[in-house]
Amino acid sequence: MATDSTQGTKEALIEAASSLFAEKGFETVSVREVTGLANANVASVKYHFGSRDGLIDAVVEKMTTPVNEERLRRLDELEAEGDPDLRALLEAFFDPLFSQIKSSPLAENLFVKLMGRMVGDRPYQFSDEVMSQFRQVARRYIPAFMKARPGLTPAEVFWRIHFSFGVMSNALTHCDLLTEISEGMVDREDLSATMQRVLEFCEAGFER
Amino acid sequence: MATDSTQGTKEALIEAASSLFAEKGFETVSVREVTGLANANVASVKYHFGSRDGLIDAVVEKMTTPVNEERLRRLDELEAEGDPDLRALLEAFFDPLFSQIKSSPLAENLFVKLMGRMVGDRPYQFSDEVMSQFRQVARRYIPAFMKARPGLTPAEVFWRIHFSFGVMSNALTHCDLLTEISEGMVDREDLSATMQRVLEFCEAGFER
DNA sequence: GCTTTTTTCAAACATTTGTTTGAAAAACTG
DNA sequence: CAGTTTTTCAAACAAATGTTTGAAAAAAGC
Repeated sequence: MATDSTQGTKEALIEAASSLFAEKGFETVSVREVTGLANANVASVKYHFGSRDGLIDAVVEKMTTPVNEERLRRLDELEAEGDPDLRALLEAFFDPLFSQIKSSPLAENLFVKLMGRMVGDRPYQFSDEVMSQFRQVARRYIPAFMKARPGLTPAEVFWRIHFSFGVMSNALTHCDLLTEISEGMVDREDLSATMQRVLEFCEAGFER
Repeated sequence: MATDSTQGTKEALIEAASSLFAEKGFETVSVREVTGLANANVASVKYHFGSRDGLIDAVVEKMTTPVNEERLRRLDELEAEGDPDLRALLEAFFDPLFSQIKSSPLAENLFVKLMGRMVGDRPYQFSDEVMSQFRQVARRYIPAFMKARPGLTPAEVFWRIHFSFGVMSNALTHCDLLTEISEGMVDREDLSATMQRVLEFCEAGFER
């Protein structure tokens, strides 16, 4: 399916790249695959993004920026009403992934995989811009988590958020592997049902 | 550091490949990098493993086989003494990763990353042999977990093991990212301490 | 010893990779 | 409209990729 050309080439490249990265990971997709799917010229990547790595950064930032912004916004709302509890914090932190997934033009299962890859795929390194976003989110959320779970040190909170990222990443990216190993006992389910499972598991992990 | 040549070429290739895969992921490492580090000829990969993918499979199997065997052995031991509880099951399932890490000639931090990559990296697909190992382990562990947590359905057990894999993978592979985002508040710690954290988090997640 | 099998090796193969070029086309500006 | 900038494009570039070749070297068998 070639991408529609009513949008500009730049956007078409990002969209094509997103779906290819989701399917095959950041390292395996060639510039020519992307431009082919986007009906664009090979040189357009250099023109619009400077390089292949620039394209990757653009895709990732387009994804993470609104997610991290919504995280901060939702934490603001929560704290305006007093000290949020653990579950509310976890939802404020992870739901934005869900909203972003639903607002994408990409097929849901593709977007879900892309999201998981951004957490798990290496050796891709986040750009300075994205790293700074994450640090900013951490600086706001860590104290909030500490208030909700007074026994925990900052390091312990970091570890548990890190663990929760792993849960989320694995849940989103490798659902098919689970189906295969369980020999059909677990099949793909509603995305919000999966998120529900993830949140419950992580909440319990935070409860100590 | 070129690999010692007292061992055979085949083993040298596996060892070199292991450390390179650990550092850079399965997709990014070229055959020439591997043979270069192993002081072997480019063609040796085709000769010993048939192809580059064959080498990947060999590395992965060399890692997963003893782990999955130890998983089954430890479950046997546990069940010989009655119905194991949740914590014992989790340890029987995850400790083998730890023993394998410690028995490797590779530097510990490299091996840890390789282990994490095997869980998280895509588009690498496990070989039939390895998939069958995992299915076998699942067939033994799922009922055991269900006995330890009588309220859970098989699907729920699968999901939580899947989540626990995510925790483990993220904990092992992306420790440096955590350090960076926490701005130094979390630094690399003893491996067994990390495993302890992981187990506690997952145990809580299973407790509902 | 000689023969056979296994293993290594330098060299080359055909593709594919990201990037670059320079001119043509399109869009915008006044 | 002419002049300028922005964007596209086919073609080519150099470098790197996995794989293959066929002969030399090493090891094993007898």
